[in-house]
Amino acid sequence: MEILPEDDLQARLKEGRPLRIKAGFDPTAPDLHLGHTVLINKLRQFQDLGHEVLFLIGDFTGMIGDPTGKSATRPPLTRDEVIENARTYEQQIFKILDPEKTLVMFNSSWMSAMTATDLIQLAARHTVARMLERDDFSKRYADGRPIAIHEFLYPLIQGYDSVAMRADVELGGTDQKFNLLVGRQLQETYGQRPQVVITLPLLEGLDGVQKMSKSLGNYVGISEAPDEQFGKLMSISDTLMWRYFELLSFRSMKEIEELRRGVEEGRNPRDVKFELAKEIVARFHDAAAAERAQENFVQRFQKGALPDDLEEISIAVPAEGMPVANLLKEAGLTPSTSEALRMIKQGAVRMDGERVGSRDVQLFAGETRVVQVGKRRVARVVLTNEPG
RNA sequence: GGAGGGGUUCCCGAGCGGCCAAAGGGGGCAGACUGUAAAUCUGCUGGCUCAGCCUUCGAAGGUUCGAAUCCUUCCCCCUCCA
Repeated sequence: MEILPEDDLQARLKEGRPLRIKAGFDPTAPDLHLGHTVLINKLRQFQDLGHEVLFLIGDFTGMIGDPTGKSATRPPLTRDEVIENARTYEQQIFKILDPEKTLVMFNSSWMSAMTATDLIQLAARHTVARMLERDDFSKRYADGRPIAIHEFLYPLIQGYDSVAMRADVELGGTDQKFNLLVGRQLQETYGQRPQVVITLPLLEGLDGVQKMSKSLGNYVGISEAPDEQFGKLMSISDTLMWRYFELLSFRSMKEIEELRRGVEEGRNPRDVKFELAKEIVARFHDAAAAERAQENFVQRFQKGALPDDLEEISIAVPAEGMPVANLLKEAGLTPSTSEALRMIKQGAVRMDGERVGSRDVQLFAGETRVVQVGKRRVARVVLTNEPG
């Protein structure tokens, strides 16, 4: 964590008034994951000290769309979608934040009112050279990758948000540092006291390399089922586990240090990981759910038992039967029959515990089979007669 | 405005008339080993009614027995000059 400037934060905290703590969010991805919670937990700490959280949804930029790189085809969001997304946000953030001390704001409320003149005047307050200081821009520029003009406007708009919101403090990931600092500068030119900037480390995803994000699929969603969350957390590497402890656990540094020492002295890291997984599951569900998730995990992966709440899928099959590959696809266990055939060839498919060794297996209506693909995908498939 | 370079499968990147569903790497998935860890080894990695067929190499046309590869037009990106 980095605080700029640190003494100013101290000074403001001493003033004894509720500070206005800003944090901005993208209007598109309402599926919050553990990566977001690093920041949200910090916001919660401010609330606990009596401060006010200004939860900003960047709908203005979202409605313009972001025609950079691959997201070129992403269509701009409509008014209704933005409102819908905001609602989903609220459902999720209030698992952590105190609604009494949270103000949800939309930057369209002041940005839409801006005229072209206003915007150009805003743009006049910053220079290209300073824009290019941003790591992302300078790299892309050096590599000859495109940078659209409007991308320069995003930091300005984000900075202007701080002006409009009269933010005392703004929180963001380390990748946001540049934008947060632009906010300071703009506030100053608009005659405001520049906000204190706090950057928080980005949480690595389950792969341990790239940052946790929905699009990379390496995330643990805060609304996911207990077993899902538990399993995903157990799959992280031992090294990554400590990072998760530091950024996500509410345990004290001292406690974490003790756990670490325990492992060094020969305790199985897996058991420590259990503690982590339980803590997280309990936070978003409850302690009982966490216990159950651990039991299920042990049953399923250590003892090889099937989950007791096995998903049941019923598939209509024609009278002449259906080949396994098609069944796998129909049941959603593989994305395609080609993929299903590959899985069979690699020995990843089991029916009622028996490995399926050949693609030439036919299934008929009336059968019920427990079908597994790999270690994680399982379902009870009920075959029924095809209607008519 | 002028000159040049380029758009390839999830990503990077080879291919430059048939042997190309397209080298190699990354990522991912699966198998073995395990603690659903890491490391390692092996295999797979467009779709389908799967020894065959269908769709893919920026888009649309064209040449050819045959095109990712050649031609035309269009769209997009980059570099240098102005």
